[in-house]
Amino acid sequence: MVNKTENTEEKIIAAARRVFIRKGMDGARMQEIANEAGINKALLHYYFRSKDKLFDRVFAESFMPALQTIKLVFDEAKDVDSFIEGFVRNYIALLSENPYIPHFILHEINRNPLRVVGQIKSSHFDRERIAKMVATEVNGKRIRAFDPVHMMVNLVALCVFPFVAQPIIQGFLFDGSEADYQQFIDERSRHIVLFVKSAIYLNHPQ
Amino acid sequence: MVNKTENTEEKIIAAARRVFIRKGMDGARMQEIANEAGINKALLHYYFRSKDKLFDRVFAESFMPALQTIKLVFDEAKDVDSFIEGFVRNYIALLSENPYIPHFILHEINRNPLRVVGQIKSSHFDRERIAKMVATEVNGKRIRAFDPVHMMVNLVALCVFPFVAQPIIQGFLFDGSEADYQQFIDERSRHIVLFVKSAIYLNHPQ
DNA sequence: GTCTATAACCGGATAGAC
DNA sequence: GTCTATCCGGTTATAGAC
Repeated sequence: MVNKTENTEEKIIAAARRVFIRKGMDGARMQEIANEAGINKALLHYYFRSKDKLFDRVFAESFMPALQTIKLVFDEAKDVDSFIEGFVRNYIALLSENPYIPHFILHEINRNPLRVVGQIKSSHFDRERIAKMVATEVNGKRIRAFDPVHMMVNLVALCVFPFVAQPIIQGFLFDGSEADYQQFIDERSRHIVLFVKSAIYLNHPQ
Repeated sequence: MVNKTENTEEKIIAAARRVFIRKGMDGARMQEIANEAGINKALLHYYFRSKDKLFDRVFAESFMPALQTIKLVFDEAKDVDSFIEGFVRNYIALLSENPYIPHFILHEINRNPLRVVGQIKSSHFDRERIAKMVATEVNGKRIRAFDPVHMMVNLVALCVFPFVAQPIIQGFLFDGSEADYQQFIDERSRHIVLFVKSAIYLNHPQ
């Protein structure tokens, strides 16, 4: 029964995804994944020969969509202004729906840098387009003369960090209040856009 | 021989620190720590009954100094300007010397949030002082009306992210060049200070 | 305090019935 | 495809000699 297969496979992936994200590759247990999927260990190995292969599959399925979302913004931005706005809004929206992905990916980046960098490279980001857009507007005296690499890192940092540091922000800055943290996240993309634009635009309104 | 004891204990902690930082709690092996310390496994257990206890000790000794460095800036800042400058310069300097600490701590924060939040709380940061400083300067129309929580998160994000994302920044943005990455880090604190000040100060020079 | 040897356990992987 | 039972390697932890 093909249908049954797909259901089980999807159930496994979904369970594995939750467990790997919670515990990381090393901390995750096949038994825990099996329990969470409502099946037994042997079946995991029937579908995905080994823990490594299962992890690879889960990682790719978590990472690729995130990469594609960002790539779209890179490819479609027309000027610095729309790039910042598009990048921040799309990225924060993506992370709000998958709040644990950033830590999962960052952890894997440090565990296995080459694989992750390879996957990024193979998706052919056009960094030059952004750099040229920035250069044009710097020449036109519309924005300060910032290094585009620093700007990219700033943008990603401002978006990603609130999610990887969620336990501290909620636990310490908001004394454990989930509602306060949620409101903070809801304000976040508006805040970042304003913050970054204020930083780079000469003669920024307000 | 008390002296010998201290030496061995320190050798173990130093070795454990390196291994735990490289591999994380789950990925680390007592054998690897023993090898790196130049002793055998049994001695690890003689000094620190279990892997868990050894990890706790290593974590505390990595985390506390970082926390204290930051606390000093909080306690001594006189105005927003000196706070930003002090925070960024001290934090980046600290991280440059311990580039793997951020990922180590972030991972532990997600693995065991309560413990880490507890340690932060017990070090009695005076968040209110900073919030008041900001409020004063907002009222005096010197800076934009930003939420101090967002500003704090921004500062930490801009400082920490370049270190946790080192493999991507170096591997992708700098095509693997260690020298380029190092130069990027060297520019970083100057860049952040300028970036943040440009964002918040009304009538910022340059 | 430090070692070697080994116990005790755990977890990934496989065999084989259904 | 799915299950139960089991194997086997690796890892933490301990026993006991020196």
